[in-house]
Amino acid sequence: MSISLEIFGDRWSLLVIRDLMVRGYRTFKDFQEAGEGIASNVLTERLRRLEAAGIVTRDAAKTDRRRVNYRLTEKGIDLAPMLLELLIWGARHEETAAPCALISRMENEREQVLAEVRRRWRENDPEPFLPRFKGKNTGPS
Amino acid sequence: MSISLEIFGDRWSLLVIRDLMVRGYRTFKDFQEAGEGIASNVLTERLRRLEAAGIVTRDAAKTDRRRVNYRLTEKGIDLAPMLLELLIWGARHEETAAPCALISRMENEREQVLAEVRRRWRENDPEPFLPRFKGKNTGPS
DNA sequence: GGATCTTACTTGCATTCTGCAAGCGAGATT
DNA sequence: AATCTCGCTTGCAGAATGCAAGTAAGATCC
Repeated sequence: MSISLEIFGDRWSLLVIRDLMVRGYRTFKDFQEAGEGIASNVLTERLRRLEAAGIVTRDAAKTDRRRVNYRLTEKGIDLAPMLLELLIWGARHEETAAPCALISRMENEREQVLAEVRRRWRENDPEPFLPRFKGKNTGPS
Repeated sequence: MSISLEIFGDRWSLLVIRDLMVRGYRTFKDFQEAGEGIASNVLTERLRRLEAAGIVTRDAAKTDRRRVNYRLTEKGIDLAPMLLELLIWGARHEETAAPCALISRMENEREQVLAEVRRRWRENDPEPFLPRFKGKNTGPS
């Protein structure tokens, strides 16, 4: 566990992973504009670290070659159960902007939710799992 | 999720919570000697933060009043599923000292393991859930 | 095809956080 | 009474972070 925490035991890494997983974020700019305000140099460093740890991959987009697409590896998508539990915990114990219906679905249909997230990843489904909703800016999790 | 990460999104907090949960750690000294080497000032600050967030409580021991016993609140023990998933992930994707048998038990008997951890917490069972074993120093997670 | 815009970063710098060693006061032990 | 233990503080050097500005390569527009 301490090894894991050396990789993503900080304020930002898990947020980046979450955004890759359930929002449709792909590019540097997506993360930068995500609203929670990560500094660009820190974002660069985190993405490099996650890449070095084998959690994300980066490749240049075919259509626009200055654009870099980040994507979770299988090791990365395997963090889904953990993130789901973290989300459920946060929803139960802290104030969140997430709709209650969504939360209880997450709790009751844990396995289906995980299967769906994984399916979208596997099939490269570009549709974000989570819709944007209007709690301030950060979304549900 | 970003709220949660503000509380324990750092290198140490989750390790402290884990040690409270599955090793039998109670006191400042226990954590300090845990082998991963957290600095005492940082430990102080983390324990205060966790207390402020309602995840741990502190109370002076009756027998020795300079000793402070830290204990998880219900909010704290509710992190067990998340920590378990993190542990499973780490065991699957990183090198760990944890015995494979223990890991596969965690995966296959998820619910029982969680119930047992929670039972020990509720009944104040002092017996650590995890035995110490000899992989370097940090233990299984 | 040159000017302009976008994207993914770098760079510089001030502020904050962290790690380490030492110290300290209240309470326990001898 | 002297000493030891426990849970912290304190001081300080070095690392990490946040912020603003800059830059190079690639795309877009007229």
